[in-house]
Amino acid sequence: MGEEADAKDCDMVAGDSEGEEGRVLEWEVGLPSADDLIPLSQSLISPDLAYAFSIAPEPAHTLLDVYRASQSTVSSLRRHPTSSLAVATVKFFSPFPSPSSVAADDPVVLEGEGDDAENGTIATVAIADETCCLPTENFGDYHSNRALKRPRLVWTAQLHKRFIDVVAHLGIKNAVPKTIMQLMNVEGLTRENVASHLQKYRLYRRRMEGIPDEGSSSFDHLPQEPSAQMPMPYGMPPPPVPMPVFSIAFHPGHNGAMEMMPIVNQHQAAGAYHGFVSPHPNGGVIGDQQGDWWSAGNKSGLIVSHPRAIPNAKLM
DNA sequence: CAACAAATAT
DNA sequence: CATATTTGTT
Repeated sequence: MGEEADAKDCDMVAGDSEGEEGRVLEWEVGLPSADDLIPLSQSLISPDLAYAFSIAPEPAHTLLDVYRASQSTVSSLRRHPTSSLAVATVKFFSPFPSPSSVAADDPVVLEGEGDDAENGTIATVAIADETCCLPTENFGDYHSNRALKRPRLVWTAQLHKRFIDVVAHLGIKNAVPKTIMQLMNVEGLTRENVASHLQKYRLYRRRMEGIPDEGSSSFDHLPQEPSAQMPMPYGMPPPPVPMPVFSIAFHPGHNGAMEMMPIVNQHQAAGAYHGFVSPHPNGGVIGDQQGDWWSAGNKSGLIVSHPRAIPNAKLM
């Protein structure tokens, strides 16, 4: 009921179009692909190591850092207009709204406005939807302060993997939102986020039950009981350090503003794992496209987690 | 209050 | 569509 009337307008992208997104492909030649880069937000040392040596949590590099980096790049480009191309491109890079607000570290991938996959583009990260620009303040204290609406959480393959792992290790019985959230130990992840995801996950599994489906050879059975013997997925004592998350890449927008998008791995996973696909609802052998859970994140063994086989599977 | 499931909203 | 939020129940 309340409803703020936040304008949803403020669209920076108005009729503009194509132009191949304004990317300067020449600049990308020889550079490692986004997939090969270590996300800015990812610490170079393992959480354990950091913990062991009492290394500061290190806020991690995120939007602000990227912003600064892009700023210096832009300025140096301005100084050395090596080519008209560069100059032309620089115009594209208009600094964005308010860097200061971007600061902070947002651990998870957030979604702003789906630019849509049509373009082959990925979900854009939102820094704030508010007036399409950055929120004027906040981002730093989501947790502590109330009433600020956080951007939508995007369940990336990694996040999902983590979710699955935790749920698997907890056992169906103990896999409740709160616990899962705690064990996942992802900064910014709320109980609601998990609850919502869990609900969907359960629905997904229900549909799946009874349909072993030949194709899926994988494991997707969860132990019924808390695996007491099983080691915890992410560090027995929950490491104080948040899990490595995604990085964000800037993308010259259509009209000058920068768009940001999560760097994803692999070609497939455009942004998130994309989900709970139902098995053939009835007899319709529709081209089983399972762009779901495991398929999206599994393949690209990105971060952590060893695909440990989960013994024992007893559906309810 | 927390968990759940189902509906509903964005 | 994927998530979030609401609602009613346990």
